[in-house]
Amino acid sequence: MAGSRITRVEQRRPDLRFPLPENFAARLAGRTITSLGRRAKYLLLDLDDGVVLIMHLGMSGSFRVESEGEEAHTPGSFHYERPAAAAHDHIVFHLSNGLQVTYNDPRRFGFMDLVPRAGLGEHRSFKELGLEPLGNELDGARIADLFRGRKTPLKGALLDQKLIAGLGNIYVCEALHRAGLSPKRAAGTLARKNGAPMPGAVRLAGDIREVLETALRAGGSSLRDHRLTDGTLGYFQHQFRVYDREDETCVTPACGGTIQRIVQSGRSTFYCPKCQK
DNA sequence: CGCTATGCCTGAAAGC
DNA sequence: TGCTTTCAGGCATAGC
Repeated sequence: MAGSRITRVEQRRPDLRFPLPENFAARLAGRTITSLGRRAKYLLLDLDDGVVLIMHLGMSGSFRVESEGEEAHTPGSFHYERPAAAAHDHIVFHLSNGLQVTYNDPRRFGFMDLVPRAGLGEHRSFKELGLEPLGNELDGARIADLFRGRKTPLKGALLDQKLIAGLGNIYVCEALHRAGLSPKRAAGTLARKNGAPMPGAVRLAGDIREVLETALRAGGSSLRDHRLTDGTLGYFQHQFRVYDREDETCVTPACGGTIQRIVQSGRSTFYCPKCQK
Protein backbone atom coordinates (compact mmCIF):
# COMPACT_ATOMS: atom_id res chain seq x y z
CA MET A 1 0.00 0.00 0.00
CA ALA A 2 2.89 2.35 0.78
CA GLY A 3 3.42 4.81 -2.06
CA SER A 4 0.12 4.00 -3.74
CA ARG A 5 -2.85 6.28 -4.18
CA ILE A 6 -6.27 5.25 -2.92
CA THR A 7 -8.42 5.57 -6.02
CA ARG A 8 -11.71 4.56 -4.42
CA VAL A 9 -13.09 3.11 -1.18
CA GLU A 10 -16.15 0.91 -0.91
CA GLN A 11 -17.83 1.23 2.47
CA ARG A 12 -20.44 -1.48 2.79
CA ARG A 13 -21.90 -0.47 6.15
CA PRO A 14 -21.97 2.64 8.37
CA ASP A 15 -20.18 1.11 11.33
CA LEU A 16 -17.78 -1.52 12.56
CA ARG A 17 -17.43 -1.61 16.32
CA PHE A 18 -17.97 2.17 16.29
CA PRO A 19 -19.54 4.39 13.62
CA LEU A 20 -17.05 5.06 10.83
CA PRO A 21 -16.01 8.75 10.52
CA GLU A 22 -18.22 11.13 8.51
CA ASN A 23 -17.50 10.95 4.77
CA PHE A 24 -15.02 8.13 5.41
CA ALA A 25 -14.74 6.91 1.82
CA ALA A 26 -14.65 10.41 0.35
CA ARG A 27 -11.94 11.56 2.72
CA LEU A 28 -9.71 8.67 1.64
CA ALA A 29 -10.31 8.81 -2.09
CA GLY A 30 -7.45 10.44 -3.99
CA ARG A 31 -5.04 10.34 -1.06
CA THR A 32 -1.58 8.83 -1.41
CA ILE A 33 -0.36 6.51 1.34
CA THR A 34 2.99 7.85 2.50
CA SER A 35 3.86 5.09 4.98
CA LEU A 36 2.54 2.21 7.05
CA GLY A 37 3.14 1.74 10.75
CA ARG A 38 1.94 0.06 13.89
CA ARG A 39 1.54 0.90 17.57
CA ALA A 40 0.46 -1.91 19.91
CA LYS A 41 -2.31 -3.74 17.99
CA TYR A 42 -3.27 -0.65 15.98
CA LEU A 43 -2.33 -0.42 12.31
CA LEU A 44 -1.42 3.08 11.14
CA LEU A 45 -1.64 4.30 7.58
CA ASP A 46 -0.21 7.77 6.99
CA LEU A 47 -1.83 9.82 4.21
CA ASP A 48 -0.39 12.70 2.19
CA ASP A 49 -2.79 15.21 3.78
CA GLY A 50 -1.41 14.72 7.28
CA VAL A 51 -4.23 12.43 8.37
CA VAL A 52 -3.66 8.95 9.82
CA LEU A 53 -6.02 6.07 9.17
CA ILE A 54 -6.11 3.99 12.36
CA MET A 55 -7.27 0.39 11.97
CA HIS A 56 -7.77 -2.34 14.57
CA LEU A 57 -8.67 -5.94 13.74
CA GLY A 58 -10.51 -6.71 16.98
CA MET A 59 -10.97 -10.44 17.47
CA SER A 60 -11.88 -11.52 13.97
CA GLY A 61 -10.75 -8.88 11.47
CA SER A 62 -8.48 -9.66 8.52
CA PHE A 63 -7.18 -8.00 5.37
CA ARG A 64 -7.08 -9.69 2.00
CA VAL A 65 -4.95 -8.35 -0.85
CA GLU A 66 -6.02 -9.18 -4.39
CA SER A 67 -5.40 -8.01 -7.90
CA GLU A 68 -8.23 -5.76 -9.16
CA GLY A 69 -8.64 -7.73 -12.32
CA GLU A 70 -7.08 -11.05 -13.05
CA GLU A 71 -6.93 -12.27 -16.59
CA ALA A 72 -9.08 -15.36 -16.93
CA HIS A 73 -7.30 -18.29 -18.51
CA THR A 74 -10.01 -19.01 -21.02
CA PRO A 75 -8.65 -20.02 -24.41
CA GLY A 76 -9.49 -17.57 -27.14
CA SER A 77 -10.68 -14.82 -24.90
CA PHE A 78 -9.35 -12.66 -22.19
CA HIS A 79 -11.48 -10.72 -19.85
CA TYR A 80 -10.95 -9.40 -16.36
CA GLU A 81 -12.56 -11.03 -13.38
CA ARG A 82 -13.38 -9.04 -10.34
CA PRO A 83 -12.37 -10.79 -7.09
CA ALA A 84 -15.47 -12.28 -5.47
CA ALA A 85 -16.89 -10.54 -2.42
CA ALA A 86 -17.17 -12.69 0.71
CA ALA A 87 -19.54 -12.50 3.67
CA HIS A 88 -18.51 -9.78 6.13
CA ASP A 89 -16.38 -7.85 3.65
CA HIS A 90 -17.01 -4.37 5.08
CA ILE A 91 -14.41 -2.06 3.49
CA VAL A 92 -12.56 -2.32 0.17
CA PHE A 93 -9.62 -0.04 -0.67
CA HIS A 94 -8.89 0.21 -4.40
CA LEU A 95 -5.31 1.25 -5.08
CA SER A 96 -3.49 2.90 -7.99
CA ASN A 97 -1.07 -0.04 -8.17
CA GLY A 98 -3.86 -2.34 -9.34
CA LEU A 99 -4.41 -4.09 -6.01
CA GLN A 100 -7.46 -4.06 -3.82
CA VAL A 101 -7.33 -4.50 -0.06
CA THR A 102 -10.47 -5.85 1.60
CA TYR A 103 -11.25 -5.64 5.31
CA ASN A 104 -13.33 -8.61 6.49
CA ASP A 105 -14.60 -8.88 10.07
CA PRO A 106 -17.40 -11.32 11.05
CA ARG A 107 -17.71 -10.20 14.67
CA ARG A 108 -17.14 -6.53 13.87
CA PHE A 109 -15.08 -5.86 16.98
CA GLY A 110 -12.55 -4.01 14.85
CA PHE A 111 -12.69 -0.32 13.99
CA MET A 112 -11.22 2.40 11.78
CA ASP A 113 -10.78 6.08 12.50
CA LEU A 114 -9.24 9.14 10.86
CA VAL A 115 -7.22 11.55 12.98
CA PRO A 116 -4.60 14.25 12.29
CA ARG A 117 -1.10 12.80 12.73
CA ALA A 118 -0.21 15.55 15.20
CA GLY A 119 -3.07 14.55 17.48
CA LEU A 120 -2.48 10.81 17.41
CA GLY A 121 -0.96 10.70 20.89
CA GLU A 122 -4.11 12.28 22.31
CA HIS A 123 -6.48 9.78 20.71
CA ARG A 124 -8.31 7.86 23.40
CA SER A 125 -6.91 4.56 22.12
CA PHE A 126 -3.31 5.76 22.25
CA LYS A 127 -2.72 8.07 25.15
CA GLU A 128 -2.45 5.36 27.81
CA LEU A 129 -0.70 2.62 25.86
CA GLY A 130 2.21 0.92 27.57
CA LEU A 131 5.56 -0.47 26.40
CA GLU A 132 6.13 -2.10 23.04
CA PRO A 133 7.09 -5.69 23.88
CA LEU A 134 9.33 -5.97 20.80
CA GLY A 135 11.10 -2.66 21.44
CA ASN A 136 14.33 -2.28 23.34
CA GLU A 137 12.62 -0.96 26.46
CA LEU A 138 11.20 -4.25 27.66
CA ASP A 139 13.49 -6.08 30.05
CA GLY A 140 13.30 -7.60 33.52
CA ALA A 141 13.83 -4.28 35.26
CA ARG A 142 10.99 -2.59 33.39
CA ILE A 143 8.61 -5.46 34.13
CA ALA A 144 9.63 -5.40 37.79
CA ASP A 145 8.85 -1.69 38.01
CA LEU A 146 5.61 -1.90 36.03
CA PHE A 147 4.28 -4.69 38.24
CA ARG A 148 5.41 -3.31 41.59
CA GLY A 149 2.62 -3.23 44.15
CA ARG A 150 0.09 -4.92 41.87
CA LYS A 151 -2.07 -7.61 43.36
CA THR A 152 -3.67 -8.57 40.08
CA PRO A 153 -2.66 -11.98 38.72
CA LEU A 154 0.14 -12.07 36.13
CA LYS A 155 -2.38 -13.07 33.47
CA GLY A 156 -4.36 -9.86 33.92
CA ALA A 157 -1.29 -7.65 34.24
CA LEU A 158 0.15 -8.96 30.96
CA LEU A 159 -3.15 -8.46 29.13
CA ASP A 160 -3.38 -4.87 30.39
CA GLN A 161 -2.44 -2.74 27.37
CA LYS A 162 -1.62 0.20 29.65
CA LEU A 163 1.36 -1.73 31.01
CA ILE A 164 2.66 -3.68 28.02
CA ALA A 165 0.88 -2.97 24.74
CA GLY A 166 0.34 -5.73 22.24
CA LEU A 167 0.03 -9.03 24.11
CA GLY A 168 -3.17 -11.03 23.65
CA ASN A 169 -4.62 -14.08 25.34
CA ILE A 170 -2.65 -16.70 23.40
CA TYR A 171 0.78 -15.11 23.74
CA VAL A 172 0.32 -14.33 27.43
CA CYS A 173 -0.45 -18.00 28.13
CA GLU A 174 2.50 -19.15 26.04
CA ALA A 175 4.98 -16.65 27.52
CA LEU A 176 4.01 -17.53 31.11
CA HIS A 177 4.50 -21.22 30.41
CA ARG A 178 7.94 -20.68 28.91
CA ALA A 179 8.90 -18.52 31.89
CA GLY A 180 7.65 -21.14 34.39
CA LEU A 181 5.34 -18.59 36.05
CA SER A 182 1.81 -19.26 37.24
CA PRO A 183 -0.85 -17.05 35.64
CA LYS A 184 -2.43 -16.82 39.11
CA ARG A 185 0.64 -15.40 40.81
CA ALA A 186 0.36 -11.77 41.95
CA ALA A 187 2.16 -9.47 39.50
CA GLY A 188 3.78 -7.57 42.37
CA THR A 189 5.81 -10.63 43.33
CA LEU A 190 8.07 -9.98 40.31
CA ALA A 191 9.04 -6.53 41.59
CA ARG A 192 12.60 -5.66 42.62
CA LYS A 193 14.05 -7.20 45.71
CA ASN A 194 17.23 -5.66 47.13
CA GLY A 195 17.33 -3.45 44.05
CA ALA A 196 17.37 -6.27 41.51
CA PRO A 197 14.36 -7.59 39.59
CA MET A 198 13.19 -11.05 40.54
CA PRO A 199 14.59 -13.78 38.26
CA GLY A 200 11.06 -14.47 37.04
CA ALA A 201 10.76 -10.94 35.67
CA VAL A 202 13.97 -11.34 33.71
CA ARG A 203 12.86 -14.70 32.30
CA LEU A 204 9.42 -13.33 31.47
CA ALA A 205 10.82 -10.40 29.48
CA GLY A 206 12.92 -12.75 27.38
CA ASP A 207 10.14 -15.24 26.87
CA ILE A 208 7.61 -12.59 25.81
CA ARG A 209 9.99 -11.42 23.12
CA GLU A 210 10.81 -14.96 22.03
CA VAL A 211 7.21 -16.13 21.77
CA LEU A 212 6.20 -13.05 19.77
CA GLU A 213 9.15 -13.30 17.40
CA THR A 214 8.60 -17.02 16.86
CA ALA A 215 4.89 -16.52 16.24
CA LEU A 216 5.55 -13.70 13.79
CA ARG A 217 7.97 -15.86 11.82
CA ALA A 218 5.25 -18.54 11.70
CA GLY A 219 2.73 -16.07 10.30
CA GLY A 220 0.69 -15.84 13.50
CA SER A 221 -1.96 -18.16 14.93
CA SER A 222 -4.92 -19.12 12.74
CA LEU A 223 -7.59 -20.47 15.07
CA ARG A 224 -10.54 -19.40 12.98
CA ASP A 225 -10.31 -15.99 11.31
CA HIS A 226 -6.67 -14.95 11.12
CA ARG A 227 -5.14 -15.05 7.65
CA LEU A 228 -2.05 -13.64 6.03
CA THR A 229 -2.93 -11.02 3.43
CA ASP A 230 -2.64 -13.55 0.60
CA GLY A 231 -5.26 -15.71 2.29
CA THR A 232 -2.90 -18.39 3.61
CA LEU A 233 -2.97 -19.58 7.21
CA GLY A 234 -0.50 -18.82 9.96
CA TYR A 235 0.91 -21.93 11.62
CA PHE A 236 2.00 -20.93 15.11
CA GLN A 237 -1.10 -22.71 16.44
CA HIS A 238 0.78 -25.96 15.79
CA GLN A 239 3.49 -24.83 18.20
CA PHE A 240 1.27 -23.95 21.15
CA ARG A 241 2.63 -25.46 24.37
CA VAL A 242 -0.44 -24.75 26.54
CA TYR A 243 -3.08 -22.73 24.66
CA ASP A 244 -6.10 -24.91 23.79
CA ARG A 245 -4.31 -28.01 25.13
CA GLU A 246 -6.40 -28.74 28.21
CA ASP A 247 -5.79 -32.24 29.65
CA GLU A 248 -2.71 -32.79 27.50
CA THR A 249 0.66 -33.61 29.02
CA CYS A 250 2.99 -30.68 29.65
CA VAL A 251 5.85 -30.51 27.14
CA THR A 252 8.35 -29.10 29.62
CA PRO A 253 11.19 -31.66 29.87
CA ALA A 254 10.81 -33.96 32.89
CA CYS A 255 7.61 -32.18 34.02
CA GLY A 256 4.86 -34.61 33.10
CA GLY A 257 2.14 -32.31 34.45
CA THR A 258 -1.31 -31.92 32.90
CA ILE A 259 -2.39 -28.67 31.24
CA GLN A 260 -5.36 -27.06 32.97
CA ARG A 261 -7.89 -24.55 31.72
CA ILE A 262 -9.15 -21.95 34.16
CA VAL A 263 -11.08 -18.70 33.66
CA GLN A 264 -9.53 -15.40 34.74
CA SER A 265 -11.34 -12.12 34.20
CA GLY A 266 -13.73 -13.96 31.94
CA ARG A 267 -10.98 -15.24 29.64
CA SER A 268 -9.59 -18.75 29.25
CA THR A 269 -6.15 -19.34 30.74
CA PHE A 270 -4.18 -22.50 29.95
CA TYR A 271 -1.24 -23.46 32.13
CA CYS A 272 0.64 -26.30 33.80
CA PRO A 273 0.15 -26.20 37.58
CA LYS A 274 3.20 -28.42 38.05
CA CYS A 275 5.92 -26.36 36.39
CA GLN A 276 4.38 -22.86 36.48
CA LYS A 277 4.83 -21.42 39.95
C1' DC B 1 -29.99 -24.58 23.75
C1' DG B 2 -25.69 -23.30 25.99
C1' DC B 3 -21.00 -22.55 25.65
C1' DT B 4 -16.92 -20.82 23.45
C1' DA B 5 -14.02 -17.52 20.66
C1' DT B 6 -7.35 -13.98 18.80
C1' DG B 7 -10.11 -7.49 22.11
C1' DC B 8 -11.29 -3.78 24.57
C1' DC B 9 -14.57 -0.30 26.38
C1' DT B 10 -17.66 1.00 30.21
C1' DG B 11 -19.14 1.17 34.67
C1' DA B 12 -19.17 -0.40 39.23
C1' DA B 13 -16.98 -2.24 43.19
C1' DA B 14 -13.05 -2.57 45.96
C1' DG B 15 -8.98 -0.76 47.91
C1' DC B 16 -5.94 2.76 49.59
C1' DT C 1 -13.61 12.35 49.43
C1' DG C 2 -11.10 11.08 45.58
C1' DC C 3 -7.92 8.52 43.02
C1' DT C 4 -6.42 3.96 41.36
C1' DT C 5 -7.00 -0.86 40.59
C1' DT C 6 -9.62 -4.76 39.30
C1' DC C 7 -13.20 -7.31 37.19
C1' DA C 8 -17.93 -8.49 35.18
C1' DG C 9 -20.63 -7.50 31.34
C1' DG C 10 -21.39 -6.29 26.82
C1' DC C 11 -20.60 -5.77 21.96
C1' DA C 12 -21.91 -9.22 16.96
C1' DT C 13 -21.44 -13.47 14.81
C1' DA C 14 -20.33 -18.28 14.07
C1' DG C 15 -19.40 -22.98 15.24
C1' DC C 16 -19.67 -26.97 18.07
